[in-house]
Amino acid sequence: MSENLKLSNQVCFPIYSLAKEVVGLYRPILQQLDLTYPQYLVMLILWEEGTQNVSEIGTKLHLDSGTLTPLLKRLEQKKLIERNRSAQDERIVQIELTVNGQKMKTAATQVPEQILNSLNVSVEQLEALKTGIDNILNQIRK
Amino acid sequence: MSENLKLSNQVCFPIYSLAKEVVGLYRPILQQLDLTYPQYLVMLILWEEGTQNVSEIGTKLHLDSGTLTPLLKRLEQKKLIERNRSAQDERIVQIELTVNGQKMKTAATQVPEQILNSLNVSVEQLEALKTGIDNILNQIRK
DNA sequence: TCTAATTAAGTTGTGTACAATATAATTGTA
DNA sequence: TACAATTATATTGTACACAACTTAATTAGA
Repeated sequence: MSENLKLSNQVCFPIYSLAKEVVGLYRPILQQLDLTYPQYLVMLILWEEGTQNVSEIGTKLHLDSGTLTPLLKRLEQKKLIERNRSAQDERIVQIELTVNGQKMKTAATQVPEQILNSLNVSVEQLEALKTGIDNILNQIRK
Repeated sequence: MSENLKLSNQVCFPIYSLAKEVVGLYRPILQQLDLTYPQYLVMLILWEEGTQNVSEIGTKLHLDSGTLTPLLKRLEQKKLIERNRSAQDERIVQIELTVNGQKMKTAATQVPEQILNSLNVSVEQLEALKTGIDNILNQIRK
């Protein structure tokens, strides 16, 4: 096999591995908030942008209802969000933070700091990585 | 929140997203071999390095027995591998390719090419990304 | 306006991931 | 040599992730 062809394995496996490592870095930190990483991503959106449809969250996180519906039900069970059918359009479920969910935002401000510490990489390196990843994501999604 | 702190979210989410996209690129290609991406990774190891313990595969892929045992049972059901307890040490399960599993190697040589095409990125960009990811992986795992 | 197409969310089934624990075999040591 | 620690794999339980399908509501077109 040519070196170029081997390259896809040599890039894709590290991508797959890195994602697992990164989620693993979040795990002990988010455990203090009783959140998983995907749950944290949903909370981030709600903290920053307020009430959202299920499909709006899905578009932003690239997750479908098969993943989101049970995840959102778990957040609801934890009393962090409420799920309400829209009165105008009964198909739509609005996801809204509870007071509890709002309060968690304060505690969660420490998360990025802790992640940045455990990543243990220079800001320059992170910036470069972000640029490289965004480029490829744009190519793939184009 | 300072720009530096936001950065961890702005890097970690793309890492998580890219991994899902990449696995998604493999999906239709590997579907022709009736393999998932993690199953393909196991087969790659067996094709390149021959018979392995479960724990050797686990070390190389960073997967534990909770993930590997059911995955390997599925490969066994597909008649691609055999799982045999070692005679010397009954704790150890040796994973060996069947003739069928060996044969699949030929068909699988096309996979990297197809992935490289669908990634649609220059080899230089891929090399750069690989370097960046490997650096961070080394930092995290150090 | 009636109905076909579309849309939003939910459900079902399969397959990772991983923590926590269990089981059985082997090793080390008093 | 007993027997406590260690090791290798398996099991159980929880939580994504996504394909395929279902259900119910809305919209669009004849």
